[in-house]
Amino acid sequence: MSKKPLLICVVGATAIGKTRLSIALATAFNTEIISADSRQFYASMNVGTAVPSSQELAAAPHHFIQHKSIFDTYTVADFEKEALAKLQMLFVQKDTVVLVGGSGLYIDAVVNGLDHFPDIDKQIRETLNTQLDKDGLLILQQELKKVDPMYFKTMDTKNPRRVIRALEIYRATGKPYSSFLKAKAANRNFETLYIGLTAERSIVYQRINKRVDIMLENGLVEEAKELLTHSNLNALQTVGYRELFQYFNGTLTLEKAVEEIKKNTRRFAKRQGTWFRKNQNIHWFDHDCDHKKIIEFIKEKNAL
RNA sequence: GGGGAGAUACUCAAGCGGCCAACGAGGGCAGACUGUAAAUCUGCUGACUACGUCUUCGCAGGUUCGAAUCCUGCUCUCCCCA
Repeated sequence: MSKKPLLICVVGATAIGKTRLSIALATAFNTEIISADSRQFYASMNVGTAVPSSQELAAAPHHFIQHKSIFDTYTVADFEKEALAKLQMLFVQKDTVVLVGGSGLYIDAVVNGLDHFPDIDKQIRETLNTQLDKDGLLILQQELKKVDPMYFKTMDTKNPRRVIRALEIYRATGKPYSSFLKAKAANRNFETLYIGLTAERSIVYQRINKRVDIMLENGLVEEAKELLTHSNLNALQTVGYRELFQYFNGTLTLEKAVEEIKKNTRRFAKRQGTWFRKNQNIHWFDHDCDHKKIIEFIKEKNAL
């Protein structure tokens, strides 16, 4: 019998200590790390995304860290494909790989897979966005209701992003969005073990506040200033940058912008919590629990 | 000392006799989310033995069938003149 290789997924809210744990795990299992962080993909966003430091990067091989430019369009599907390919390569040599990240959807994509959708001409989405601005959501909802009543019934019809996505699929293919939904998990040739890090809310918030202060000391304001001309790019729709852009535009004082960063990071952490909480497979550990304990746990689990 | 304005739920802020447990915003909390996901969206937010009951709109009285809304006094805050 040939045992399937193991993918250890380290998840949890922002600033909880995932990076540190993932390095400890990579070291213990003599392996490499795949990052599933939707903002650490982008180069030139260094301090605001809390990418691993050069020492941390040196401590274990990392993948998908700053491998894209902020000008690139990089979707979950792209990531799924690339991460899977990378995993296959790594699993030739390694029987274990670590996947870390706070972007729940991206982790799900690697572990369970996304349904396949055709590529859509960007123009279609732009048209839809213009229509949304001009005519309002209702018109789009009505169109979707007509062309894809099935999806319309179950989806969040008040969320313009979802409505537009479904419509762009329909307009591009002539087939309803729901017809692409297979709703079954992909078959992967590896086992998955989820390790989650948690802490009391107040501790998470403390860590967030402290991290933001450190980012400021490390030059977040300067970094954001350099990116100001690109503030409309998707990559820059990111906590820590958006608020500072408002400061540069004069809508916020620096002090207020910093408060906003902290607040929005807290909210982000909350959303991460909601996302991961519904995953019953996660084994939760306290954020300051001894890494050795987690390593032991994984070894035991994997031996079964 | 004289004149004026105001005190509303965690905060700001509407309401100015019944449709008010009280618009709205912020904040907080909870949730959704298959190619924008650190994005986007939704719900709740006086208390409870909850499709009903109870206690709220500075404090104490009063008018009224009925008050956050009117009257009186008190306390506090702000502004102007001295």
